[in-house]
Amino acid sequence: MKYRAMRGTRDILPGETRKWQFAEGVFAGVAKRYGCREIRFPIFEATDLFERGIGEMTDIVKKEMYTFHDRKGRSLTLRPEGTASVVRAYLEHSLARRAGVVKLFYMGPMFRYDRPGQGRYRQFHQVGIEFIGSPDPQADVETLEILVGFLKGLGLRNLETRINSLGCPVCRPGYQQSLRDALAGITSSLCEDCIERVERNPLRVLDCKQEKCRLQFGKLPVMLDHLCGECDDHMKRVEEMLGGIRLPYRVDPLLVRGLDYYTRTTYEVHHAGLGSQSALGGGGRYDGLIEQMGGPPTPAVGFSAGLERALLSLDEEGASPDVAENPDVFIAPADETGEREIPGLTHRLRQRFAVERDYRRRNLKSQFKSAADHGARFVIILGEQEVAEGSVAVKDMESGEQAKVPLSAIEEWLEANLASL
RNA sequence: GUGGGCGUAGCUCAGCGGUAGAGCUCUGGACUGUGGCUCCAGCUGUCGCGGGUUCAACUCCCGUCGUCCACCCCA
Repeated sequence: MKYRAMRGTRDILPGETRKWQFAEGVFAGVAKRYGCREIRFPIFEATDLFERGIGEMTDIVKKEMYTFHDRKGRSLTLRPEGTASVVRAYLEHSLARRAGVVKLFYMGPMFRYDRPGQGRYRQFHQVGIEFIGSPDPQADVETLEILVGFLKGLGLRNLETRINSLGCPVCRPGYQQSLRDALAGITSSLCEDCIERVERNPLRVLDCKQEKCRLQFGKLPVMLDHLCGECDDHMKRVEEMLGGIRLPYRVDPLLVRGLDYYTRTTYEVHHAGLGSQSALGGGGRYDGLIEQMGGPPTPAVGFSAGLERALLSLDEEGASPDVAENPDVFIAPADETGEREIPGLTHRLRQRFAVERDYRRRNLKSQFKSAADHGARFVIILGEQEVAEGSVAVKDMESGEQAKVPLSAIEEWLEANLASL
């Protein structure tokens, strides 16, 4: 075989696409019940948009972007996430409403030049939500509700929600300094990556998964203890509301998300069945981003979730929905006379039913086998005898019973018998 | 990006210096107008790709690509 799908990309084959349609349908359904409207934006944007929007020192921008030059020499990048593009579109088309929030959802492929592994692809698919324009903690909670509602709607059970607060420009600098001070004392016992992080972005040290680093974290100051009055109040209200809607969660002071633009509330939802790639989705508040991207100061909150991992988790739990797409009827000619009637009858029945047939003029036995493989509910047998008396024989593949039905009444017969399921 | 495992039929895999195999699937038949069970017969391969060692390589060596696992990071 000469051609193969590129590393980190894959085909979603017909046997799988129904699951994807199901997942996207569940997401769109939940999002719409929360008043979100769909937005679709380009697959590629100016490289600069992502560099500014995501953050120069994030891993995504530093080493994971699919960047290329077009014929005019412009630097373009395949979108590695959705938020930057949504904000760009929001500003470009002045979507802001005088009062209230703009609530958007999106779904589609994203691209990151990562090393592929289970649940991680270079072209992967995300669904996401952005609430733009509200500083209210209720917005934070509603987005999290959508995320959890989506995953539960898929049928997932072993979910764990973690939340944290990253503070704001008022309280974070002070905390970062005290964190840096505390880290200075233990630098020698940290991993190489963390030593570098101490200077650049001390918060990210907390995100380290190395055992030797994690052991030290108990003694470090946490953001939650250094929140300013407003941030502290914000966090408390988020927790109150989560309690009010009985959404179980765990406060994780070490939860620091990878993107630079987050402020205050941050959250992730994990699945117990997945190994190292257990994060199904995550998000949080990004009150500074829109201003940073050239817009007016505008609070916002949102999340994104990975479809590959959600579907992987479903398989893990054995909870994948039954999404068979079986034909209602299989039409089998018994002889040459029947063969001649096939095009007309299938065309007629296909105006109302899913009809399958064989294209190889095989014997009846083989056609029945084929009908069973397709999972057809009924088989219509048509031969010289039936044509002569203007009827067809219809066999119910489940009960094995067979009936003779007038050709003129076949639609009504099928309608009645399919409905009786 | 780092370390390790694995690439043999459509699928799951065995083989291991000397003529490429099994099960499932598929096709046909037993059952000449009726599926699922059973039995019989048959089809299918550049042994991932490229070099090297050898009289001889699916087998050993090197490289490469792909894939999986762990780490990094994330979705």
